[in-house]
Amino acid sequence: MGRSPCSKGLNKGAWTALEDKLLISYIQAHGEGKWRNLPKRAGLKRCGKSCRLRWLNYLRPDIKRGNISHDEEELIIRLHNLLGNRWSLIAGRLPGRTDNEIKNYWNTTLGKRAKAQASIEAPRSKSTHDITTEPSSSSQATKAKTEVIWTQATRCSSEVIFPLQPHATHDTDVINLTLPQGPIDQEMGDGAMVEAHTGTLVLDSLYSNDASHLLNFEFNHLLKASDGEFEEPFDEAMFKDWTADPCLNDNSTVGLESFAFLIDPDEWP
DNA sequence: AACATTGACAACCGCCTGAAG
DNA sequence: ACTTCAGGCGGTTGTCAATGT
Repeated sequence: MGRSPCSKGLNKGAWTALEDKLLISYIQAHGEGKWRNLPKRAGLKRCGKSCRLRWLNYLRPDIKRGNISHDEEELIIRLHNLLGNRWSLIAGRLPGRTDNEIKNYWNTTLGKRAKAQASIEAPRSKSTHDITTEPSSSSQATKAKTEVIWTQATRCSSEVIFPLQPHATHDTDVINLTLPQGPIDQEMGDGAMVEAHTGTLVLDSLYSNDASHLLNFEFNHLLKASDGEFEEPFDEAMFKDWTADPCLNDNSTVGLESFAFLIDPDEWP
């Protein structure tokens, strides 16, 4: 089963200007898709997969080339906090940027910076709010306290690990969450304010990541910790078209900051 | 000037998913 | 229900330019 490998007399390595030209003119004339037959039709000695990659990552006209701005960088960091190594999802929120570009940027720049930052803040990051995309290389003790949550995205090769009792050991946590049914206060200590700078984006991203399960999971823990009654407050529809929901638009009482703890663990209390 | 190291990024590889037959 | 295949994804490698010694 599977596809025939890209080999046998086909070109590999860097693309030449002529190959690029052939690919561009073919796609301009016939459109994208049918990658398997494309090389033969376009007169290229490449496998279809290679053509697709070259087009998507380099030749596409809407690709934004050049340095990644500070804003884009911040967005990548936040989205990575939320989504992990889901580069295509992250790229989908950065117009003109490709998943490959973002992945490379993370691996060469942001990832190292994040690691360095983490080692500096090691004692603080021992907080029970740790969220990580690293495969569980943690100790037995840590494993005993954590649970792996698999999101329902189309593909997931990363793990998001939540502490099983994130709040029980914290006596300084408060998360105020106003839901469609009315305000619910989880009073667990002193407050900690967080911000959601890009609320639209966040909610949109949460939907594409099927975040209702994630939020319900987190919410469940909050209520359990305070002997509250659990009723799943988040559903898919909330994120599908949040602007249409009177409970989730700008004029409502829902604070977008309520969601921020999911995208910026550094700001978690 | 010559060599070694590092950083950036293009490209490849293997695997997975979903659609079609 | 099962197989096949195209398309897509994330991880990894290869290459080359810039920088350091």
